Amino acid sequence: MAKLADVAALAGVSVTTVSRVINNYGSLSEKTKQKVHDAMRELNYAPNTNARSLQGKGTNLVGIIFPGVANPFYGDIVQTLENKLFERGYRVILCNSVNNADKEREYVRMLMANQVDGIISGTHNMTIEEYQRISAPLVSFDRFIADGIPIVSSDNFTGGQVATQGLVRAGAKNIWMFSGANRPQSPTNKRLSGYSEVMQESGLAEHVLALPFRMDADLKWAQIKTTLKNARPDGIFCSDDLTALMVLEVAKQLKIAVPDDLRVVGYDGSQMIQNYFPELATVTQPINSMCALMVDLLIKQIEKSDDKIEMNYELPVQLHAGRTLLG
Amino acid sequence: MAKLADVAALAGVSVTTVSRVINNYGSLSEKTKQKVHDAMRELNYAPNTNARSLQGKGTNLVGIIFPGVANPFYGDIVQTLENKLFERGYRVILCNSVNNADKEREYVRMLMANQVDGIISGTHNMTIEEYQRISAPLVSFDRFIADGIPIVSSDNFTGGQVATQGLVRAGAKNIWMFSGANRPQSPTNKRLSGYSEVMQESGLAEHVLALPFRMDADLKWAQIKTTLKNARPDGIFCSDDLTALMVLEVAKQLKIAVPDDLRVVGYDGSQMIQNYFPELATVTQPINSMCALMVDLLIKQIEKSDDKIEMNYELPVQLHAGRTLLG
DNA sequence: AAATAATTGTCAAGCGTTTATCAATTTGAT
DNA sequence: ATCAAATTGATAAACGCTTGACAATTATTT
Repeated sequence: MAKLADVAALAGVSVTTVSRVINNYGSLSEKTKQKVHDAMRELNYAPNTNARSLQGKGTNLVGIIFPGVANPFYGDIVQTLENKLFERGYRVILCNSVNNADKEREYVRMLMANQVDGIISGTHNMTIEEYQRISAPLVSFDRFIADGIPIVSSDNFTGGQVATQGLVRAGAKNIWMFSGANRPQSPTNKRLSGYSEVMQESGLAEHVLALPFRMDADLKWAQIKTTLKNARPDGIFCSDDLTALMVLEVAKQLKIAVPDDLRVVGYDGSQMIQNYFPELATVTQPINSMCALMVDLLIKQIEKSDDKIEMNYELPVQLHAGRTLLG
Repeated sequence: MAKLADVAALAGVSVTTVSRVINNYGSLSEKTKQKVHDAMRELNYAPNTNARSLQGKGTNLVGIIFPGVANPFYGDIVQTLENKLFERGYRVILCNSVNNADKEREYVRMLMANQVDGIISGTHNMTIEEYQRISAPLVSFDRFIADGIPIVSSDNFTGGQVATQGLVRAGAKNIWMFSGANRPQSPTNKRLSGYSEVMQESGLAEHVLALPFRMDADLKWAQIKTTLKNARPDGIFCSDDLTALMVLEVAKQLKIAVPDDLRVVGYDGSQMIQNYFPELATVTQPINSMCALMVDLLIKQIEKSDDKIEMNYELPVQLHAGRTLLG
């Protein structure tokens, strides 16, 4: 790679001058600016980020920690975050935590060692103290991480409500919730609360089947099958779309008619689901807005903006009433 | 962040000594090694990667350029690559090229500026000359990029053959291929060749509908619908699984019975599809092996191993004969 | 106790860039 | 032509770490 001195030599100016045009300080004539820019272009020069970082300039790197990008919902989020960060001049170091605390710890260490300017985290496997010790700006997706770290999420409680209300209004009585793992700070808990509230108001009995995020797919399939066969629910609210799709598949296998005998509502509404399964009723999270907000909050912190930052943003959800709910 | 000098102070040794234990050279007693390690742990120290990189040590960073991670197939690949690289001590800078040449160019610049140790690329939007000018080790997924750059792919031609053969054997006569964009170096071309060959051998007429990767989903839906209605195919080979799923959805809407009146075979076989749509017949690519190989080839180059590297690896595919093909 | 080997320290240069300081040169205005 | 202002250059220190050279200190052996 070409270095500063090479550019200076080619442009016939001093390194100081080149540095001045790059960092835009001191006084410079248009002519030399032009010469330097030409030289940079000709050499395809880009300043060594590592050297700049040593000088106290930022790295323009942001770490993104999510359970895993193979899941289309997280994939959608990560891609959207990456796009928005790219537009604002930041690059992304990808961390697939797989919900593994040690791996996450190692990631955070590494991100610090690489002097990232900030971190966006969609997991929460470490202790609060560990998060607090992180010096870089931080934004959390969907979960409480530690005091002072802003959280961006969709309105999970309302989401749980509208999904359940949809099922109730459609006439379902034996309504189950297939929830993710009910770990303490998990967003599914609020969805569950929304479900519970509506069920109680409607005088219906609650039934919950917990299907942890990382559960083996075959086991998950088996549990769903058993539940459909034995409990014969006529409405199911799944806390994510993939589970909802699996329910539909199992129902098809069992020849249970959807939506006549069983109505299904999912949660997430990633682009892929909307594109390829428009018939699936689901609670769509505003992925684009959430990502824009996360990026915004992070950059505000990085650039030490004076704008006041709230600690909790709950963005509104929408019920997409597909065929699996209303036919 | 703690720095070298802090560790040295805490351990009560010189910075040279600390550097010696980190980089493992010179002679050291067990006792001081221990002291230093303790101090590093206590301070949660990690050497500043940027400073090390300036010294000529690698960054342990690898750039991964793929069209976008919201697509579950690429998501699966990126996640698998990331996992394997993590195991080998490398971290990932994520680049969603969105098949945009300018963006890809900018990414490459940035990756060079960040001194990445290597790049794995699943796109090919720049010119051959531009790729050749990249000094970092490179591995390509599924496409020819430039001479001297190893390619890892699945056996696309055979994949096209077995999918088509499956449809022929199942008794389909009016067999269509729904292909991705037929850009020059695209992997779908070989799948198409495999399709063509089998169709010709079987004395059947070929029909191809091109549905570019980035086509708007509604438009894609419309085109599929029109084709199903007008041409009434009884067998469709889709060059990716998502398209196959959309075909199934459209067929359902049109009340076309699968597999009785229409048999469908996809391509890719990502984990998500296998888990959530086991009934979809598809040609599964060996994602895990491909990723392992890519990582291996990249690291061999980075570490200047003497092992000879081939330029073209075509890994075997498997026909997963799900219900949409055989019932 | 002396000789040798092993361990640790001190010092300095260097990686590519930034930035401050001061000096030199060019430009523009009168 | 003169003077101030604008532009450019030369130099050096700093960022955190690595590494070589060499000196100083310990430990081990005889």
